[in-house]
Amino acid sequence: MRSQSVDKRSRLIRAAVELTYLHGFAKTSLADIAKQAKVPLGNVYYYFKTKKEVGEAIIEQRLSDLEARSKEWDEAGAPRDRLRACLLGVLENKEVLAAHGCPVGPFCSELRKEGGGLGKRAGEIFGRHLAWMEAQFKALGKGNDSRGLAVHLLSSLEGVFVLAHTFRDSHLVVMETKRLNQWIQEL
Amino acid sequence: MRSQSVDKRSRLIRAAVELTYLHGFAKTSLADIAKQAKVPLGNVYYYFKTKKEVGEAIIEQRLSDLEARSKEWDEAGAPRDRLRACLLGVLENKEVLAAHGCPVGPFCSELRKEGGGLGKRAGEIFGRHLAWMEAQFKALGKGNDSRGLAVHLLSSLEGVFVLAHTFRDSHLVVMETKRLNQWIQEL
DNA sequence: GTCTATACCGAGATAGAC
DNA sequence: GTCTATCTCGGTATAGAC
Repeated sequence: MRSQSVDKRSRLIRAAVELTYLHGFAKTSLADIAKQAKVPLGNVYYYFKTKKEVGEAIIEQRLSDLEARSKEWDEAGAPRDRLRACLLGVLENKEVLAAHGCPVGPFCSELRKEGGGLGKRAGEIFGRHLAWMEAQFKALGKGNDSRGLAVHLLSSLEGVFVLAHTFRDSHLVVMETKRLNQWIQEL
Repeated sequence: MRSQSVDKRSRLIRAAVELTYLHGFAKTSLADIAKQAKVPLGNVYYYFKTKKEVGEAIIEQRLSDLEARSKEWDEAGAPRDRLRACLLGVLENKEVLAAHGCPVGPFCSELRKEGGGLGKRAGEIFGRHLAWMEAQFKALGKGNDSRGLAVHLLSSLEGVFVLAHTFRDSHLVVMETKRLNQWIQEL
């Protein structure tokens, strides 16, 4: 049945997204993913020809997640409120972020070092996020500098995720988002 | 002879630092390191009982590198000039940073996810860097907020390294360091 | 479409001659 | 101290029965 297949495939993707977030892409074996998804190892290869294809599926998943969230942020109203909604989302995830880091940053770093083209595709996730932020700054009348402002905002967030994860300290996320909120307010 | 041993050991560490920076710790095999250092694989285990010990040696190397550089920055004069010296160092490395990312951030992320205690030790590198920055902000009379300022500065840098690496775009490093320089000036 | 068994390879680590 | 040969395990991927 098709419904069965779709179900297994989505279970595999779900497991892959979770496990690679927790342990990294290289350290997550297809056997681990299969086990978590309750699919026999050999069957994985019916849905994904190679591990690289699993990686692509993870990226697609992250992209559609981001799209969904950015639509939610858009509903917050004015550009400043949208950006604040984004920061609020970060704050709500502070504990997970401190425990395991950003799901995107280390994933991109790892894939870039691996070579093989997956890294470039993964970068699309940041590309979209950056584009969304830039649009908000443009709407705030910061057309000249909108790119730089977006880079600064996303950099600050990605960086504090690295530090919070390194020290397992969610308070760093609180500190930095407060500062960024203030900064947005004063722009 | 001891001199031979020391020489081989340092060659191995040098190779380990380089290769793990380029390809990540997990993806760098002891065979790769041995080959680059021109030491037979079996002999590696005379100097390091396990790969984990190689990881520790890499961390020690990074720590002493940072110590050396922070002493150079200290010679720039007043606190603001010291911070600018640090940023200037970043700028001088922009091409390498865009090509391969930060040597510390992804390394810490990877080791944290691996578990096993190496990650915590690696975090010491950021700990020292943060402490140095904090000292500069204190000296600028920002005692209240010195921790938050240091976190913001290091986060911004680490984050832009992730973005610059992802997009292989050294210009992002230029943009962000300019902004941070300005920010320091206005504090 | 599904699953078991297995081929194959590269990794960390060890044995033991020199 | 040094180096070759090898063990062992875990990973990706495939073969082929059902």
